[in-house]
Amino acid sequence: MSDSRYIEVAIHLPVFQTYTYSVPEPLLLQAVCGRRVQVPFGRQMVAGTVLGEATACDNAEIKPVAAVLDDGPLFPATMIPFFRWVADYYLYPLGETIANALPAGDLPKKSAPPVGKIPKDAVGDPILPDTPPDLTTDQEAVVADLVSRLDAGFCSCLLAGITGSGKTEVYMRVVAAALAMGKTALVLVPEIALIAQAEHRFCARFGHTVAVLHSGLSRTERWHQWSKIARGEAAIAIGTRSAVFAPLDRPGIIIVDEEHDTSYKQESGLRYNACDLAVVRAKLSDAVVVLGSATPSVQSLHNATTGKFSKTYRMDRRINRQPLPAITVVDLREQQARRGPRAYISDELHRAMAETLAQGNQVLLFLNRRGFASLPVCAACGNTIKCKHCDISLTLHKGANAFRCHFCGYSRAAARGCDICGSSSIKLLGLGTEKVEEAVKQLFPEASVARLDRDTTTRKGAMLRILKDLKNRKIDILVGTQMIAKGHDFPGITLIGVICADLSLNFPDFRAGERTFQLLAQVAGRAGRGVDPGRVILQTYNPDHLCIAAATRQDGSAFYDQEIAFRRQLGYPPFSRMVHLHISATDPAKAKARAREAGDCCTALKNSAPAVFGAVEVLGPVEAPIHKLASRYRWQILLKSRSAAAVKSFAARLLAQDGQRLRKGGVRLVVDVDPFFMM
DNA sequence: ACTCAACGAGAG
DNA sequence: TCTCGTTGAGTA
Repeated sequence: MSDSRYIEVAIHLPVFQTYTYSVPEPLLLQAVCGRRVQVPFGRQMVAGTVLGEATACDNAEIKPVAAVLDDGPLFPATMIPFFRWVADYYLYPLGETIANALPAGDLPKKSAPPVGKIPKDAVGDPILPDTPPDLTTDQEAVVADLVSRLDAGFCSCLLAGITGSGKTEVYMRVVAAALAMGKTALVLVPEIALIAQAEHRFCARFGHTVAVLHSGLSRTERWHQWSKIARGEAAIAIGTRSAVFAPLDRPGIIIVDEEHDTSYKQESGLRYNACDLAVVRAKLSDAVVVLGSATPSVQSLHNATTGKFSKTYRMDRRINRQPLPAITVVDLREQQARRGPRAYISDELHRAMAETLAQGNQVLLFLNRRGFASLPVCAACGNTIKCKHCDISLTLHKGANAFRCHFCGYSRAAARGCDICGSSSIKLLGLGTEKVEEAVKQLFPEASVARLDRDTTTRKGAMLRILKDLKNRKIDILVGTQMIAKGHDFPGITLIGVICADLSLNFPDFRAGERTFQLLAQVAGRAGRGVDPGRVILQTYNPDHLCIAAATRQDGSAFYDQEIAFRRQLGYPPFSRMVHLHISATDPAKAKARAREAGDCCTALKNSAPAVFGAVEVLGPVEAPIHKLASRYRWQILLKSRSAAAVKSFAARLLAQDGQRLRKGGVRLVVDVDPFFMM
């Protein structure tokens, strides 16, 4: 049995088939499931992953495996059905799916990972063991119920717990119970910044059985963490979305923290949603999956009400019994006559900041846009300073003294001035965190002001440094983007100012309202985590907008009720499934023509089998909202249907029949199953 | 991704 | 008629 002659290999190239290879005698023991092999493919040698044994096929000449690349399996055989599911669902080649999941590059041969050292955090401070706190009655009830489900097969649960209700402690107790049963645990966190916190707490509780996986690790470190899990030396994997592929053997519990967060959606290459995949992986592993959030996604709430989830837990009280902060709305339309900093720091906010600082407390100002000015306009000729490669205005970054494109990354010196007339007199319209920081420094010269956004946190450990300074009261006022909205616990903060609540409202997709509500509710939750109660001042141009009004009242169920009615009426998810097709080319005419062609293919396919595909709506082709991005002209087609199976097979058929033809001549066709951002 | 065969426009 | 560059199909 063990001396099988043939194996199935997924080639790490964009090919949809798998291939059969023979295994020469000396490699029989090594060429096994989960290891990578080098195989002849056409005239060249390529890498592939062994999926398992195969029977000889007689319609092709079978070549032998050339070499086995790994000393041990990179993932357990139990993950192969999961990889197959992912490849099939996202219409992505299996070999590339696996290659995407694995750490990049090759496993470094030398230098074993350090063992037994005192665990350190990202700025080098030691992590000390913790003592588990007593649970609240809310927490106790949830933990008891979840633990009772651990050995009872697949189970999906929603944990809707308000900010500060102690969800992380619940996770840790359930993980401890799973470990005690000999199972492993997977914990997903939306972004790297939150890993530091989660890692800290899990390491303090569980020590060296914790492994972390995220893109901030060096290639070597990533491989170390990966193989620590693959070898069974770590039973807990904590990570960002790609960690949903962590090579854990028997996950008993899978946790998705802040499950509503859009960063679980991968927006390039294999466009998966780690939250959805966590549920799939749990199902294929007979595990319990917990989706936790203070502001659950509309999709999850819908799943909870329709019984698609096994159980919903609510934790409506904060651990410290503090009430949620009171929210005051300021109508920015009434501020429009004002000039300078006071145009976006209203009297109410200014006064509240002064009071808070006088009390010795801290202030958080939230604006979901980085840079100084997002709309630089030439004062001489009226030209908007735009990106060379995109149809988007550049953002002035004063710190870097450069204009930058937030979409393609293009950057040019600000000193060069207008690119049409050369004038150096540029009007700096549009607001960003840098401008707010500058204004606040002017208005409160005595206060210590810091900024937390992607620009101030690029260096390793910079983020944690700022957060620690905040905790140690070295910062009085912190200005930040959505980075500050997520998960952090700042006991000294009693005032939150939302500079402009409307920025995420105008995105061209149906989830804009949902994201705005969640962001505002999350930001508001940062206040009053300590002894003193908190308050929030929310500035907006749309005080009457339903989702802003609901966020103001902190009324999640009102938001959900109106949003779900809106989605039902318009047939949006969760009442339909969508597949988004992107067509792009560097030549605008070519992009347009090919988009037309793709649209015709869709219509033809629909008409070819009206019984099956009649229920699939084909919307478009239309120009993408950002028509030019990174020098490519973009078009899109949206496939939509109440039947998930219908859209899915429609897209699969379209790709099989017309994919190659539509992709020729430098035209890109990208398929996004369950799209999030349709820009 | 790479490679080979097929096809089509320009030089002899 | 020959050659170079581009395009499309196939890789076990």
